[in-house]
Amino acid sequence: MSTIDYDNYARIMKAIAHPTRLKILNLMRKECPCVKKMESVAEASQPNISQHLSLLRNLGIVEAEREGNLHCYQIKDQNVKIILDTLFE
Amino acid sequence: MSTIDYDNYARIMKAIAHPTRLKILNLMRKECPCVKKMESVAEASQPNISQHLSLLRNLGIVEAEREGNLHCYQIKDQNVKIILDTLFE
DNA sequence: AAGGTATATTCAATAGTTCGCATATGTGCA
DNA sequence: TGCACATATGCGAACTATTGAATATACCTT
Repeated sequence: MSTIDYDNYARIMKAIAHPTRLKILNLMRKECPCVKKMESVAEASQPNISQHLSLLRNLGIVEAEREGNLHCYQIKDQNVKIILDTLFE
Repeated sequence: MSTIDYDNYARIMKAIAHPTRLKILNLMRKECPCVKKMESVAEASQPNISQHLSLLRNLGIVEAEREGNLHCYQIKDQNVKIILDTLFE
């Protein structure tokens, strides 16, 4: 039926296709982590984590929710959630 | 249990994450196309298709089978097949 | 052997990604 | 207000990916 938007799929897949981003996304499957938490789990620097989050936010893959001084991140894109479940279940 | 090999997952996902490669991989889900066929479906040049196939072959994602003068490609990596099914079903 | 068809490889130019470092912004609390 | 903590942004250098053009290889047929 509908023609597939390969460019868009590729953009999403590319956003997922990075070890650090996979780590923090997998973490978001189980909880709603703040940036500090991701830093320690993914063993990357704060600016680096923030850069990856910025990329994911700009594509609408994740979204942040404030809890006081913390930014708690969660997966927003349901297709991404399904792909990650397939990958990590 | 097992620690997840994020680097390896990222490598696989990155290989998939390209519009032309997604197109030819989706084609391979349905048939066992030769390079000519991929050229016309993906609207890319022969060398370009071959380059993408080389990348996918080197990662063990696809494999070719000769049929006379043609190289018929199919998806070899079952995890990739599942991810593509999830993506395109 | 020669020519044709199918596919692969190499190289170089360009474009895009990643990351460290420095710095900026925003919020809560004394 | 001022400090501390949490997070974001900007920039540049190093690295990686993508592609076109040219060329190479391999098989089939005559």
